[in-house]
Order: sequence, then structure tokens, then C-alpha cells
Amino acid sequence: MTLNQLRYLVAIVDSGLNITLAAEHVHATQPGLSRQIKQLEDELGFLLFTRKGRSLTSLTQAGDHVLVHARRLLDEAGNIRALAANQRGERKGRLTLVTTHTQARYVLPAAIAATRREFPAVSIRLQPSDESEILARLARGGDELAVISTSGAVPNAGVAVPLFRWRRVVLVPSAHKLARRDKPVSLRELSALPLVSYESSRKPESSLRRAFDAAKLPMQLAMTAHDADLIKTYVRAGLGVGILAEMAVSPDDTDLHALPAPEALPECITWAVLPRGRVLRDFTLRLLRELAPQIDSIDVRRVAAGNAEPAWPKPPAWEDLHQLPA
Amino acid sequence: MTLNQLRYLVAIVDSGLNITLAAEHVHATQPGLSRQIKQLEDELGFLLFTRKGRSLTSLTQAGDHVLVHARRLLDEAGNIRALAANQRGERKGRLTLVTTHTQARYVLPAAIAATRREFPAVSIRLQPSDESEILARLARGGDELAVISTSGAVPNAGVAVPLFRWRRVVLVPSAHKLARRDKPVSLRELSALPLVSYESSRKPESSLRRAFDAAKLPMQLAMTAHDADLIKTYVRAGLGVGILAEMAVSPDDTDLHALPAPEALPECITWAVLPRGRVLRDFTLRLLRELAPQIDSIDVRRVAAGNAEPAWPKPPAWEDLHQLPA
DNA sequence: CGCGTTTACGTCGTTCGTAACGATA
DNA sequence: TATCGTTACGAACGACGTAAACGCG
Repeated sequence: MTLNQLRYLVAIVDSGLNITLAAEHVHATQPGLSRQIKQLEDELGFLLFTRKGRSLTSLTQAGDHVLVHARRLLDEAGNIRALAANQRGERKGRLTLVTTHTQARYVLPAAIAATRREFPAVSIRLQPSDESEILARLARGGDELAVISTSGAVPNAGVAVPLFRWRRVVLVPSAHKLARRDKPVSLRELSALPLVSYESSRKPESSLRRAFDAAKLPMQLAMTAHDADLIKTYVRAGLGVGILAEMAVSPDDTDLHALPAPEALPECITWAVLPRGRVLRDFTLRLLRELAPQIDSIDVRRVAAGNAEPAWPKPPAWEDLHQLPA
Repeated sequence: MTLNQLRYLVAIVDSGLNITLAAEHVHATQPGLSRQIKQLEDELGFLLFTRKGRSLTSLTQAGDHVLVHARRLLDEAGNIRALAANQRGERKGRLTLVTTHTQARYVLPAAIAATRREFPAVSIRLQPSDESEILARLARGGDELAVISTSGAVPNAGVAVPLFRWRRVVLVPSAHKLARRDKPVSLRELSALPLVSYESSRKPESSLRRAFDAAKLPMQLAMTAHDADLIKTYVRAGLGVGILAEMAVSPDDTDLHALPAPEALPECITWAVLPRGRVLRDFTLRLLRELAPQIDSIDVRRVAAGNAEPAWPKPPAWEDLHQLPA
């Protein structure tokens, strides 16, 4: 059993049992992987894969168990390497962060820019992903950091660090009658209007939907999109009233008007989620500090390593974080 | 970075920074270890050890961090090997269990004998250890299983499985006046007598001591020992009244008489403590089943692997477990 | 026939043990 | 001088890549 054999094992699984593809991912040749897997199977004394003819069809049950431990083992190897890179002040590396479109488009750019200014040699890859897939991806390993929002609840995966609080806004074209309102919009008023919002609002557990349900009011979803820009576009087109995150309205949107959402729509929190037990590179911490200045980096390291229980300060409101610089 | 390099690293640390000694432990030569460590240091880019002249004086701070992850990594490698051994029905192996004298002498023999009958090729090593050191040893890894007692509280290390409940007995020579008593002994009566008990009774947190403190009665410890047999010997010699675990009285002790301890002395629980996240060999589970028939082996596997929260049945009383066979 | 896996073969690198050397208390 | 770590050397093994063969759709 060698580190490489285990690396090959997970590479093959992560490549959908295609050894040739896996070989490219690990920068090796296909026969090399085939042989190492066979040797590993010989050593362990049972088959890791079920085979049909010459190709792999699935993991055996035992192989599945081995895989779990192999991933953890390789995680620790990665931790040692990260530790070492930090120790010798290595300033280059890769930072994969998986998040939703709104975060990627409106929240992260400034923070990423600042991080890259300090670590120009770090290659940052942004992995846009569906709400539901993000935490699964993180659990599978490979990604360093997820940024997601919830309506208050702590995400139950990895180590969740609360970054900031934010509210929704009601977005209408400047010509819309609501644009000339000074008193807040009520949920009842919204109920009468066609709404344009995020795809996730379709889910029954969505906090938007739950707010309407709680008030026993119907909700008319005219259309949904994954993407705040699309929502704006359709609001401009007069398709309906936009409901979206306050971070997504920019001063450039002069043809649109944003109103505070009804109180009945709960405040949301944006979280950074780190894989549990992972050693963070310095630049990851740097990015985190940029996103949430109130967080102590030492604490993050301790909690992420599993050496302390989380006790985070209450996250500031997005508005407060971004009023001064604007 | 290879598995061997990390193995050598922990071997050297566990051998007190003596490379020659470590080399014997891992069945390799001393120059081999020296070189591999040097290569590892080269690859990581910093020193793992501080050196004075040619010999190692301590781990560097970074080395200490690496060590933590190296141990976890090797644990996972061990898990894979254990998994494989189970999978192919391997019936030989090693089971190191660390425990106190009373457990080793009076509780474990029957269970170990039964396990060895089923797994004759398994070499079981019993590691007697001080109460306080047991959990530390377990955390350091290497041992598969600890068996310890508490007065109710769940040991806060690894995965604790409650095996059985037991009470203390008051042990006197047959000629002692207490031997002809039929009503229970009170704490007040004991308070007037010189006691012979376990070494651990000297600690302020000992449940024996706390019982006396709670009753505001003085406690006279005539002598203490680690060892139930020694306690019996000194009880025979008339040094005082023995206070010991009910498991430690055997029917052969015809010259001694055991009375139930006062109600004020709380019931104790004997626990099996498993390292968290470890894959258990079949024979380890077999031993556990022998010690605590009420425990479901599948549950133990799940909880030990960290895939479930513990929900153990209430452990039976030692007396009930052993009345029928006796 | 093309895709993907296995088998065959030769090379290169690496690890390891033996043995000699060096430093230290 | 005994103990422990480092350096030197040579042998053996093992991993890897190239190239060709094999099955399956």
C-alpha cells in the first residue's frame, strides 16, 4: 500500500471508473494505474472494483469502505503538504472555492482581488455550483472553501464561519409605481404581484416561500433563475417584481429601484464553510479575513483543525461592511 | 513523502528520539531511517527535529504539527489494513488492551479466554497501566481497547461503551466482628475503621472520598494499593477493612467475608474505550461481545467509525451477568 | 474500427542493507 | 571506549513509460 496507489484509487473513482481519464488527472499513464490498482488489490486480498470484461463497473462493497479511509488518508497527506507550504512561506498554490452565482458575482470579487494582490502567484478557481451540490462537493474533498447563504441556520457540514448578515430587497423598474413609495412594502402587497426570484425559491423549504406560507398568503412566482443578473434583466423587462439579495444591487443599476423587503422575510447569513480537519493555507485565511474582518484567523485555524469549538462573533450586516468604502 | 517516512517519523518520536531504537521497532536499519527523515525534511523544506551535534534533541514546532497529521494518516492506513484483514477473514493479529489491575485480574480472563478459543492465532497483550495514563495511552494510538471504571461519568476520550455496572464490597477477615452482621454496614461505621483500598482513593476526586466528604465523615485510609490482591492480603493481615470492587472477590477467598458496601457509595460502571475513528478487527468485537453481551456489534462498528452517535443500552449489573455461570 | 484495458519489455530511479567513518559523553 | 548518527557503496527491487495485443460496443 502506497500513497500513490490510494491516490490512483480515488482518482479512478472520481473519474467515473475511467482509468484512462484518471491517469490524465494524476499525470500518469493508464497502464501504470491499472497495475498499481491490481497490486493494491493483491496486497489487500480482495477486489476493489467489480469488472465486466475488462472495464470497471463499480466499486465493491469493501472497496467503498477502503475509499472512505483512503480519502481521509490523502487529506492528511494534503494537510502535511499545506502545513509545509505555509511553514516555508510558499506564496503560490491553488484555492478552489465553490459557491453560488450571487456570491461569486457580487460578494467575492473585491475579496478575491485583495487576496490576489497579496498572493499574485495563487491561482484561484471559482466553482459555481448549485446550492444543493455545494456541501456535497465540499464533503468529497478537493475544494478548500464554500461560500453559501442560509436564512439563519448553521449549515450542517464542515466548519461554518458566519461572514455577514444581509436582507433581501424588492427590485422594480424605476417607472414602477412601487418605486415612488416611501413606506415599506408589505408581504400582502407582494402577494398580489408576480415575483422574479432565485431558483431556490421553488423549494418548499425556501425561506421566501415559508414566509408567505406563514402569513397564509399565496406566492406568485412569475419566473426563477439561478442568477441575479438574469433576475434583473427580467425585472427590467417588466416580467415582475424582483426579490433578491441586497448584495446584488449595484449603484450602476440606475434604471432599477430597490426597496427594503418586508420584515416578514427573515435576515439571511452568508457563511464560509471549510472542510473539517483541514489545514488552511495562508492565502485561504487571507481571503477569509477579507470577507469577514471580525473573524480571528487564529480561531479559524483552531476550529478548522478540530482543536476548538466554534465561538464566532455575531456577523456584521453587509450594509455596514460596505457603506464606508462605497 | 511516503508512508514509510511518516512511519519512521513517529517511530523516532515514540522511541524518545533515538533513531537506533526506532529502527529496531520498525524492523529496519538505522541509516535507513536517518536518510528517510532527511529526505522528508528536504521535501517539506524545513527541519522536523532540532539537533545538537548529530543527535536529535527535540521536535521543531513545525515537526510537532506534522507529527499530528502523520499519526492520523498512519491510523487510516492501519484502518485500511484492518478492513482488509476482516474482509478476507484473517484470523490472526494482535490485540493490545490497556487496563487496570482489577479488570485484568478478575474481569478479563474469562472474556479473553473465550476470544482466544475462537481466534487461537490472535496474540493478546494486556498492558496494565495507571488509571490516569490509560486514556493518554489510548489517545497516542497503538492500543486497540481500554477497559476502565468510573463512578458513572462517561470517560471523555475516544468512544466509551458501557459494559456493566458494579458496586463495591466491604471485605473483612472471617473472624472480624462485621463478618457476623446481617444488616448492612453504614458509612458512619466504616468511618470509624481503618480502610484498605485502591491507590486511586487518595485522589480528591475519588468517589469513595467524595462519599465520605458528602456525609461530612472522616476517612481513615490505613493503606492503599493498585492491586486488589494486595488489598486482600493486607485485609487478611488485619491491617483494616477492605473496600474493593465486587468483581475482585472470588469464592476461593474462604477466609474473607464480603458485605455489600453502604448505599452512599455510588454504583460504578466499567467501560470499554475505543480510539475514535478506528476500524475494529473482528476479534476485538468478539472480545467486546464477551464482555458486554447486551451491546450490538454493528452499533459498535458504526459508532467507532464515527458514523453514528452512541446510544447504548443500560449496562447490566455485574452480579446478574455472573450469577448463572457461577 | 474505436475506445479502453491488459500484457510485455526495458529503463531508470529509489530504497535498503552492509560497512566504514565521525562525533560525543 | 561505547554509543549513536552520518556517509559511502553496491545490489535488488519496483515504478514508470512505450508499444503492442486484446475485447467489447
